[in-house]
Amino acid sequence: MSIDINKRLSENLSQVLDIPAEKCYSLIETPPDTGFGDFAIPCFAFTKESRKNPAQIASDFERLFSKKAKNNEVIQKVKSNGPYLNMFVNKVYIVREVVRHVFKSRFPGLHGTGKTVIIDYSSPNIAKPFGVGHLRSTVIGSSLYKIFSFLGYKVIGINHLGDWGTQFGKLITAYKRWGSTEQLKSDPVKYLFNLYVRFHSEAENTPELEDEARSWFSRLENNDEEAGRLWGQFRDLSVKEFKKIYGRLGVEFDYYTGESFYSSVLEDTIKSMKEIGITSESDGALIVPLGDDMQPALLRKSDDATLYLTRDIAAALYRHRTFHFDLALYVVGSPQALHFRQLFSVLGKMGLGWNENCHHVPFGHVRFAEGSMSTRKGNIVFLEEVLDKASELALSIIEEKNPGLNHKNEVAEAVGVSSVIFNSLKNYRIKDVAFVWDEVLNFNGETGPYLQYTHARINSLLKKFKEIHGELRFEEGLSFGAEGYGIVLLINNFENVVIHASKEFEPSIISRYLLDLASQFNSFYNTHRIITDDHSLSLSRALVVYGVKMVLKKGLELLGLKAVEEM
RNA sequence: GGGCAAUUAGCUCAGCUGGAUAGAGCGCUGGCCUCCGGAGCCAGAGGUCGCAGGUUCGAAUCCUGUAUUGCCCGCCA
Repeated sequence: MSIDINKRLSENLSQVLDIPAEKCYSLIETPPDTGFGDFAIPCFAFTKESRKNPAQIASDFERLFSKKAKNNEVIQKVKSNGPYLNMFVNKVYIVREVVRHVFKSRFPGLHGTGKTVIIDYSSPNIAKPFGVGHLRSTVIGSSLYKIFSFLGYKVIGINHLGDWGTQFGKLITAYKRWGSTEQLKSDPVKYLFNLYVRFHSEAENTPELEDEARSWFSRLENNDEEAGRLWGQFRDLSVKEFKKIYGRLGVEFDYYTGESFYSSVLEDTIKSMKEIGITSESDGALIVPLGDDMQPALLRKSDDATLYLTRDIAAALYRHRTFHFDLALYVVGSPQALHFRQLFSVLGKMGLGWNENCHHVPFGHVRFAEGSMSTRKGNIVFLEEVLDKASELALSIIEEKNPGLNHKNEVAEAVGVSSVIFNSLKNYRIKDVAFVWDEVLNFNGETGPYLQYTHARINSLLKKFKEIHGELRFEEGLSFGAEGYGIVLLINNFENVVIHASKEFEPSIISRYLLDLASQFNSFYNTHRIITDDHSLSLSRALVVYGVKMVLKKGLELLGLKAVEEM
């Protein structure tokens, strides 16, 4: 849905200056200051063949262009400035061409046609509350899901629940000792969480609890009836709670196949790895040695219990067999970087080849000013609480600024939740996030509500436009002006931005772009009237604004934010 | 001790993969609605891009070293 401006420029230049269009194309850049020009070509790259200094080349180009190219449709004039050849383009032409294109085309998204990508995200542990720490994996993964879908990929989202492992031995132990059915039913996740915390504090003085826990997990792995029943109960109650949160966040999954899903195939997986001959015994445990520069991968503990890694190997094999993916993304915190290097390395050692297509998508963890969060110590902020607070704050702001608004509660929820999501997607994902209430609940500046506000304002603006000037449509001969040029360049760049985000697995690239777009629009809006008595002028500006709205709406959607019509 | 990552304004961060005078937001100071939504806009103050070398026409960006911080380093996930 974009026009290739650089291509038009480079073809023009190549004809007039007799240089290869491809070379020109790759050199085109934007000057740091608009006073220099709209586009520029640094001439360093031409020094080798012409054996002249770049400033000389630039001024030769300028002279040649001025002599040969009269009345060029795109490039109005060129001017050399030291080693740079600066171009001044016909801005009205570009505004018109982009608007024409945006208005007539839809978002095609053919970039990833025929390719399948699976994304493993959110993946909370059962029986642990959904904290703000889980938010990042959830919203980053969900956004990547939407980004790849937009580009035409077939996407499969998997919630790899942490529903297996010795922690369930711990939970069963705690529940058997101190638990009650009534309390479990009333607030399952918080109750299980309290049991989990209590287990760890009591185990410090009573070490035999650990043995009891290991024994319960062993019974679970051996299909013990009681262990299985309790486990099933914990899992069902937790998943139900998680789905409530996912509903609020607008996050969905194709599969909830957690670690337990693979428990039945673990033996076969281990067996086939033994047959390939990459395993060995060490201190009673089964490992895969990975060379001198990496710790060996532990497949089975000395007590025969399997590990996280074992289950991830089984999961990877299953997923490739089932979905034949071209790309597999694991949206998991950066502390687990080694785990994934080991996983991919083991897959490589198995001779599978497709391990190259597996990527860990790491992100920084959430920290409080007081220190890092630990589930075991019970030091955690519940996501639900954060969403509630944000939603309440949004409602109070609506009461103050727009008390007549319809569906206040729904809008407040959309704005509050979006604010929290955006706060998590605004910056490069590898950065650690300091959790500061004032920042999460700030709706001014670089925030989700700012983007939503801009969208809502455009929406009402276009509504008003229709009342006065009728339906929006592209007409030849409209009086486009150069004032929309900056905005139009951004609009035209949207698809490239999304592609860039997909290559880097980085939603924040879109966040930054949208902030830039909204800011440019707001500035434009403050200096130019859109709706005037002049029909042609109004329509041409409204079409530019319409482009902003389309891109803003789609961009918000890709991040998982709701583009409300009014707020 | 080994490995991975980060380091840019008081705070939180961008900087288009090597280009011209390093940019935003928050906070602070001062302006802007007889006019399309002030959750907005404009302006000001605020910088030795952690430090030291190297690569070349040119480095916040690439390489090496170093400091600081965070995370990881077989029987948790």
